[in-house]
Amino acid sequence: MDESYLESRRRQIMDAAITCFAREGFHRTTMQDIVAETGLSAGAIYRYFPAKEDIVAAIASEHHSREAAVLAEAKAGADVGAALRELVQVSLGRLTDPDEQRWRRVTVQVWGEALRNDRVMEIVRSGLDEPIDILADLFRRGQLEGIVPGEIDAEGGARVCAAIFQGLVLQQAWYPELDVDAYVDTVLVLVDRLTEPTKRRRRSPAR
Amino acid sequence: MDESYLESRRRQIMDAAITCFAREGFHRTTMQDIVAETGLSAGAIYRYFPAKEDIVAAIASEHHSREAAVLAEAKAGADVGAALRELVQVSLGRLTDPDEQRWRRVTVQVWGEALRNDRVMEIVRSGLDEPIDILADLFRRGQLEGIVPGEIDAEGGARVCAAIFQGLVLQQAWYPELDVDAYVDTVLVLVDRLTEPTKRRRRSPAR
Amino acid sequence: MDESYLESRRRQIMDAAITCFAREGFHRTTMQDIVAETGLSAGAIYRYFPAKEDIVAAIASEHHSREAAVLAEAKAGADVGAALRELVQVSLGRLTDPDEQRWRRVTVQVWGEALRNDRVMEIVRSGLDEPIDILADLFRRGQLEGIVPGEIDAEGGARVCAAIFQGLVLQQAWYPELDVDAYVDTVLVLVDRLTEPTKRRRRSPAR
Amino acid sequence: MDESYLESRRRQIMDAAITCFAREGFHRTTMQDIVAETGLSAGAIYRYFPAKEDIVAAIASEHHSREAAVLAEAKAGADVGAALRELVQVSLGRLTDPDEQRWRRVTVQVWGEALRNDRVMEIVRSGLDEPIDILADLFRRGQLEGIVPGEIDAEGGARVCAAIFQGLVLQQAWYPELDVDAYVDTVLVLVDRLTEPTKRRRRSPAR
DNA sequence: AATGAATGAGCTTTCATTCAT
DNA sequence: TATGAATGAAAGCTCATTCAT
Repeated sequence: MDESYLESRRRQIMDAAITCFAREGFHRTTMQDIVAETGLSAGAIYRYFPAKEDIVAAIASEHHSREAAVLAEAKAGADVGAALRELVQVSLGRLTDPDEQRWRRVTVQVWGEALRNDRVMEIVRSGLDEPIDILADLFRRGQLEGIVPGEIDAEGGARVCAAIFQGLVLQQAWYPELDVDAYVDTVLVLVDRLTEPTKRRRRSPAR
Repeated sequence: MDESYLESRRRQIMDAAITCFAREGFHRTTMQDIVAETGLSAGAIYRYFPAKEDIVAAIASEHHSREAAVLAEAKAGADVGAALRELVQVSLGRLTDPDEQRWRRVTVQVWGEALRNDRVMEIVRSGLDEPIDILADLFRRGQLEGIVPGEIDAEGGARVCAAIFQGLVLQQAWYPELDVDAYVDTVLVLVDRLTEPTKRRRRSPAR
Repeated sequence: MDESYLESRRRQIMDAAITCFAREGFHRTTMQDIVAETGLSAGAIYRYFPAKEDIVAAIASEHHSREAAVLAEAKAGADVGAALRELVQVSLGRLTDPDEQRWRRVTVQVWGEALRNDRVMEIVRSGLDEPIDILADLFRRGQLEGIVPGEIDAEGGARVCAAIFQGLVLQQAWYPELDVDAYVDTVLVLVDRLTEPTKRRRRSPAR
Repeated sequence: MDESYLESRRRQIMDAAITCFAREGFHRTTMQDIVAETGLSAGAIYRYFPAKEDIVAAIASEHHSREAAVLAEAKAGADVGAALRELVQVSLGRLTDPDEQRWRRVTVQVWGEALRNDRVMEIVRSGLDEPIDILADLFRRGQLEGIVPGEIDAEGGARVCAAIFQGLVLQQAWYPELDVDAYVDTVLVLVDRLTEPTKRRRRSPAR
């Protein structure tokens, strides 16, 4: 029973729970559902998670970590416009993966759950604060470089970017067959328009 | 007991339910909570709504109607750029009203509920389809007039607009003290950038 | 509002209740069902019957009265065999009437209800005691006249007769299409066999 | 937890339920009553029966099985008259047992419940059809052997026999102190009268 | 006298959690 | 350590009855 064994049990439970939550929602998923999905016993699950809510929190937290990782990658880009474009393509593009559908459904639930669950709220907030900071820095850098209009509030801009991501997650959860590419293309046009220098220029051949 | 009396009872119950749902979420709100909040009896509530879920659906539906009304107003604007700006100011600006906070919290819950409740899903979808159509038309009109870049997919653009609204609702639900004005200003800059004619722009003195 | 008016309201309510009880049973019939069936208001019904249980009791009592009336008619017959045969034909034959189906279904319910409701039990018992007494007298008379075997216990015989009636009501309630004539014919053969005098004789051309 | 353990829990619940149902009737018995009678918890009962109605159905079904078993034993008798007499003594004689009183009260309830509950109706019907078939066969055999009058409809006769049983159950439920022996003796006289050969009868020294 | 909206105790059922084995 | 039967508080909902109008 070394640590990796414990960890793999946690994984097993979390995976089963994600499947259940995506299928039925947090509140309609019973511990028995998770028990059935894992193939473990009720007692076993309580050995790894002290309460149902802890499974929710663990999943929310994991989602946050993954998002942060995606962001961190894009952060480094030297050119602000290029960095934004890469962010768009990586963050939004990931949503084209049909395997992520379960994830999207759970994410939307987490967003609602945050309003009633302080632990989840904290996770959701810190999962948003970090990207906002990164994006705001990017905007500020862009403004220093004269690429981004100075009249934009950096944090406001960052929040709009986050919204563009969040809204896509929502809409995709509701319409799994949504045309993500058309969405991404539009966002790229916006980025171009926003980051173009003083002179009129032709859109770069994005994507 | 005339009809307006019955209608006012429905209102009373829905208002109480909104308060409860905003406070505790759909699933953690018990019928007893709503009973206590209304001051009516359990039986009285069931005279107006056959089940708890019907209260949820009624509220979701009402939210949808309000949104649609806001959209319909802005729709008529002669100039595409002006229409978009008005839409932004009316739709987003409304969220500055602190009284709407309860509403925002419930909306986020409705979004999650849609994934598990077909009736709510239908309401949410039709509440999104209509704005998307209106916005896509606006984009198409803008493209004909040469104001909006032809390379944008009209529906994709519409969905980005919706996302900008949805994301703000989410973020405001999580951060009630969020600076909505900074957000709106950024969006207006985006609109300007997007809808400016071929010649060098001067930002309109909006807001 | 003279007495006949009050009486006709009671009738109306009882008829509606019988319809409901036959359809759904006592316990699954709500006062609202009866309200809907009568077309009266809830308050109006409570003006005529102080409680739901009183409607049940009134119906049970009425059934009892009708049975007693049937019995009383047959009672007078001069010849014991003829009297028994007439009883069989009148009591059982009545059950061929399809209009009585509602009645049969309610009767079976009353029988069960008696076990839990002292008032109904009293009604059921007195509704059985009277026929038993009449039949037992008939048997005793038959025994004195040498027509009925002396070895038969008069009350026991009376109870068997009652059972033959009760069983038919039950079976008809379960199988509305039951062949009552075949049943009645068999009972008539039994009566013949039981009441035939010392010498062997041919069955009378009954029915 | 082996199977016999689970089975004994089911028994325990059914026994408690029979006690409650005999005491208060199906509809007036609450799950809490059964909980109290078993000494188990509410949850435990729902592990063995998915709903209250399933307990009713299980009990009805068990009653049916017991009846069928009694019938099956008597079926084989070589001599038709003897078979009928044995049936009478076994089926009716069993009702002398005071321990069966609970059972009788529940049976009467099941009879009423059948009218409103399809599952129970099916159980009741199949519990009657089988005995009817067996008895009708017996009558037919008796007719071939010249012992039973040919003018009797076999199924009609069978139904009268069933009625004689059902009526006794009813009457005993209403009058626990009923003289069953007098009843049985009368039925035996009837059987004798019905099955006697062409020649003058002498009552057999039954019982 | 009649109405029907309101009452609220009480129903069946669920399910997160525990703990004897 | 693992099991899964048992727990029991609490949920959503019903319905006989009342009473202000």
